[in-house]
Amino acid sequence: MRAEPGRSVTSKVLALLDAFSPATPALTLSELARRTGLPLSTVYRRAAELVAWGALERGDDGRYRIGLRLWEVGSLAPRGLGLRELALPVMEDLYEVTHENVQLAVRQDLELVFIERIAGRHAVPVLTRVGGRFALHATGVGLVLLAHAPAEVQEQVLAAPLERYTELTITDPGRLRRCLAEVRRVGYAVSDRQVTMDALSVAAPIRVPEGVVAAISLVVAHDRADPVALAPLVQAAGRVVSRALNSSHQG
Amino acid sequence: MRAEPGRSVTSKVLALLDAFSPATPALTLSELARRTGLPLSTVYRRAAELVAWGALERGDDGRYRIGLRLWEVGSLAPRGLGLRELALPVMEDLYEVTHENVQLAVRQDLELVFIERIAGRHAVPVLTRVGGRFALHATGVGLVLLAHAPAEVQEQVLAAPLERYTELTITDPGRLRRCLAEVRRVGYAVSDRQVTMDALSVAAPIRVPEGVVAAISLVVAHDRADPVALAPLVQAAGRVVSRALNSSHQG
DNA sequence: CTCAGCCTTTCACCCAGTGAAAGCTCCGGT
DNA sequence: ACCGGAGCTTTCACTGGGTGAAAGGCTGAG
Repeated sequence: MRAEPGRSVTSKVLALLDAFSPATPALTLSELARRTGLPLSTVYRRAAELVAWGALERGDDGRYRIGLRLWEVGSLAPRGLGLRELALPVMEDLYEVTHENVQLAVRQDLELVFIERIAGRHAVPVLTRVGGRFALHATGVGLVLLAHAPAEVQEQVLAAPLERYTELTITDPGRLRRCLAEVRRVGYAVSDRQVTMDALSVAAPIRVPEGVVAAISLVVAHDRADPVALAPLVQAAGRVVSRALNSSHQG
Repeated sequence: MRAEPGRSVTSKVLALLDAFSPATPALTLSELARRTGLPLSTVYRRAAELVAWGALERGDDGRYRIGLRLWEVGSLAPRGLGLRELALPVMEDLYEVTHENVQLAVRQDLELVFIERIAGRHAVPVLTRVGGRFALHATGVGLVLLAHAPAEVQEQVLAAPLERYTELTITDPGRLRRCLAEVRRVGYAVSDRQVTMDALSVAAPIRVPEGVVAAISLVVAHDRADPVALAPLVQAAGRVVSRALNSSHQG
């Protein structure tokens, strides 16, 4: 048969990678075809090439999974492992002082991506996953990243419906706008039970000369927390990472 | 001009990703073209598509870098972050007991890839990088992974020249073969100054029913070390991770 | 000013990629 | 054993997405 007016080959390859998610890390050939909307034979050939390179791996069960080679390449992302390497020692210090959850995130488009997490054994359990995404308007890190994002990004987030996670989540654009102004003024953000009813987070920005590139936060049980006491700790950690970032950039 | 008999589009896309390495995490368009051997215009178009998707990012300096989107997808690799999530708590325990470097690695073809590392502040500095590769015949984790690799893999490694890192590196195939047998017999590996003259590592396997999928190790200063005393600790950690792996597989 | 280096766009050509369909393999049911 | 179904692999004639040389921009150095 003749080739229908189609998408570019590259977009098909990337669509295959897109099909994988934390909820579905292993897919059969037919599932891949269904998710991408591509013919089975096309998926078969593209997937075979990706397996040969190592971007995908094929298990004994015949399912495709993301391959280690892709993890290797992905680990070269400056905002991924690069940032993590600099921030991890600081995060460990923060953990030793508080024994609470410590998180590191960056903004990607209109969401945030968690880069690293130290999960305190005896701290409140967090549902986030390293490599996972989340909305910007609820978490502490999200509020910090949004407050220092370009005006255009802020407007886009404020224009869209703000998902409600708990009864305390800010869903009113006007209130969110005032909250962001306050975050910029005081230099840190507090998200009190705005994601789950048992947790509170305090977040501070990580800066380079061009602006805020990441945020670091403590997530604690809401009834055990004194945000005002924690804020200086988190801010100090943010400043230490900022300094490390700037010197690594220049040097 | 007419299209020359060329490589597949997918292979060109993957060649672009291959061009990036820890030593060269940021490349200009011309550098990419030089490294891949592809014409400038081809690289330009493929790179533009990758940027649009987020696999690459383009800095203010015009250079291309690995994008956060690729890091996100890569983080779904079961042998990458998946393994890491299970092993990290155990690695932290091992660190708390010893305050030495703790490493986690898997085998990829004829090399090993470091999945995670806890770098002890006051421990001997290690030169490895998370996401980095290394030969199988020198490090503790490498010896464990090689000792339990398929016979075919072992033969390929033994057939190739064994690179020498220090005067104690095993470069004789016969000696390496006997060393691997010993590793299998005792259930752990010791690499004494076989990578650098100041460090010694003790490594133990992480098993699933199908075989050994990863290795965990302690790296300590060689003059402060008692391998025989450390081995049970590392082996115990390996067993704990093995158990976690197996239960997560089934459940 | 010119030159050199690098990035971007154009354009006519054509081969890598396409997708329906046939073939294959492995199950589980009868 | 036989059949039917589900999923994977391969074939084949056709074609549009990809190609790369070359021209056009854009900087910054000399």
